[in-house]
Amino acid sequence: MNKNSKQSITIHDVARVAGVSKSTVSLVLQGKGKTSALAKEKVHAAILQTGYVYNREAAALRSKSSDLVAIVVNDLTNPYCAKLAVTLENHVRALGFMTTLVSTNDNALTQTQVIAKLQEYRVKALVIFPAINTQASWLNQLKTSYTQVVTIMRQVANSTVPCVLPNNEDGIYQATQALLARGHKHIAFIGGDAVASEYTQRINGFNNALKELHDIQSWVFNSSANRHGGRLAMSQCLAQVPQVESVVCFNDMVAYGAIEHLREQGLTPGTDIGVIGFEDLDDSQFMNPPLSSVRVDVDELARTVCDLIVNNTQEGVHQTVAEFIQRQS
Amino acid sequence: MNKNSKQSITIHDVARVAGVSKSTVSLVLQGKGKTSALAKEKVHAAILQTGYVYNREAAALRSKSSDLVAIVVNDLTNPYCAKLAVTLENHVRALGFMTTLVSTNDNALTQTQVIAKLQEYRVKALVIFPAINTQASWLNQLKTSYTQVVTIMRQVANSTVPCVLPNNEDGIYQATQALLARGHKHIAFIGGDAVASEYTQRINGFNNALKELHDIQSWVFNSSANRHGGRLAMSQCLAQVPQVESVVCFNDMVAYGAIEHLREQGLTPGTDIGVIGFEDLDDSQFMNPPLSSVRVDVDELARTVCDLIVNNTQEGVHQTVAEFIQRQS
DNA sequence: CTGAAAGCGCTTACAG
DNA sequence: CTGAAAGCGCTTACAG
Repeated sequence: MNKNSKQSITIHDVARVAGVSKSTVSLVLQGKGKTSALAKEKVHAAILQTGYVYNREAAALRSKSSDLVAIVVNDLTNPYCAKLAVTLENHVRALGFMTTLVSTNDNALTQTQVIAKLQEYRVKALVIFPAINTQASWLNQLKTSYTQVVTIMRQVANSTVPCVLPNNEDGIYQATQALLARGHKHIAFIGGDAVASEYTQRINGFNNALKELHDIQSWVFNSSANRHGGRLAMSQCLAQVPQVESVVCFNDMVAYGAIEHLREQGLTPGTDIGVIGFEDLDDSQFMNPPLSSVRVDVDELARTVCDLIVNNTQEGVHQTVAEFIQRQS
Repeated sequence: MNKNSKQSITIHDVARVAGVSKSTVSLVLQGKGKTSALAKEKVHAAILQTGYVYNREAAALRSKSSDLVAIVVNDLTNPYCAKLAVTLENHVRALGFMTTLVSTNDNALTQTQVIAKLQEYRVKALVIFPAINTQASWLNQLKTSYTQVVTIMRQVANSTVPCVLPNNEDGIYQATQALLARGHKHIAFIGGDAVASEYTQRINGFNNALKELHDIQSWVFNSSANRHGGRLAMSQCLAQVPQVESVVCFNDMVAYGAIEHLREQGLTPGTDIGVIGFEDLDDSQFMNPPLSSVRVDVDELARTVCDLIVNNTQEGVHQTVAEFIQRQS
């Protein structure tokens, strides 16, 4: 009954049953070389008959190549990050690679440990949503061990590793302009951690839009980038800036929290106070009022990452489109 | 510059630099056998000097053992599922195993494909949150290929694979009783997909509590188990059962949607209509009013799974505690 | 297209 | 504690 007691079935067994050579079995399995249709058929029949399972460990060891792509992500607990991770997984899998997903809880130390471990498994490529405080020197040196390293969503300053991220600045710029077009003069940017590169980019977009007019007053309230943070930041904002007309939120989760707080205060989002999110989560269109947000297409992001992997691109910042979606908030 | 052009560094090189035998290096690396303190020191120094990286492929191939545990999850997009996956990852990693996380989009076919692929990587154990419509025969046969298979959260009928899940029935039973204690006579259960085993268990808990009294009227409104579903189910419920006094929700996301809908209708959750969730997500305590929910401890779940792996337990349904948390909703 | 042979980087007895 | 040897299951030229 114990599977460990039985000999494992190898290509040698398959070859014997199929009546061909080990080499032929190997070639058929890899779809390489010239093998006759008859040989292929016999091999496949023998595989079925014997219950043979390909051993990638052995194959990888011998050929010194691996088809494992690791997706290392900072916070699977964030819905956008989870969606991105799943989408990346599907795209990379469609490319014919095997994926392994690992989360680091946005902790640079965990990230270092996990990736050191991954190295022992001879991972081919590494797709990283870097944890806060990731060091460029550490990141750059990864290129020595992996044939391909790509960072996503967050830029690590001074890193030479290719990076794929949405045009944060332009997205928030569009969003802020839409608020200005409503005639708002008192606008706040709420939520998010100022240490993250995506924060800097978004706040830059915010400020750039404001600069184009002269009679605008603006405020910034930081908080953690989740719903609870949004709630806190919105409440601080209302307390300190009662005249605020609209808020640009760091992301949709922050916007959800902000909206909850507004509703609890008897205010109607979109009517009393404008609210704009970032990410355009699936839920956002179903909010009441439907949440205006900056759409970041995870499929486009995933496709761009796949292109880098396929083309073995070793550098560059690759921005994807961020599109403002005007809804009723 | 190309790392493929350089010879890889093996234990042979380490042995040479350290001035010991290959065997000794191997034993030191595994922390096995008796090696002198001096030998250990020399080996570690040599590893640092050479930049040696352990090759687990080769080790696993030779020793016919693997330390890879795959966590296969149906929907990473669900916050509770994501939290559970991350927690499991951390616990299993703490046990000294390497983890790989894979999501199946709740699709039984994807699940089958992914797990077949995993087999080629000689995964040691499989922790599965089964997709809807997972076949018991398929699941049972996995025991042949993996030393350990555990299902979590969802039971597959007629499966002999060990299963870890919260006491859904008891949790909802407690929640429903709390509503009855408020004197409510018109209660609905909203949200969730009736095909899932956890749905059946929760609705059973609901009905069991109601059965104990004679003057209660109840309704059930199904929907997808997310926020949008909660919104829809709540709106249907209000339309068809205006006299409803409280709702038991399939999970917290459904409760969030329900609460949003209530607020939009000018109703106050907890005051006008009671709302109870399930899962007790981190956000729930920060809602306004704080959401009453059934707490399911992901750490306990993860610990139970780890126990099964460590003890190589091959059967049984292992229930973890579900505790009703009374808050203001 | 086949078969024999070498070798990927390890582990594991075993004799010293 | 060491060293030589065999072998895990594959891939990869190479001669036929």
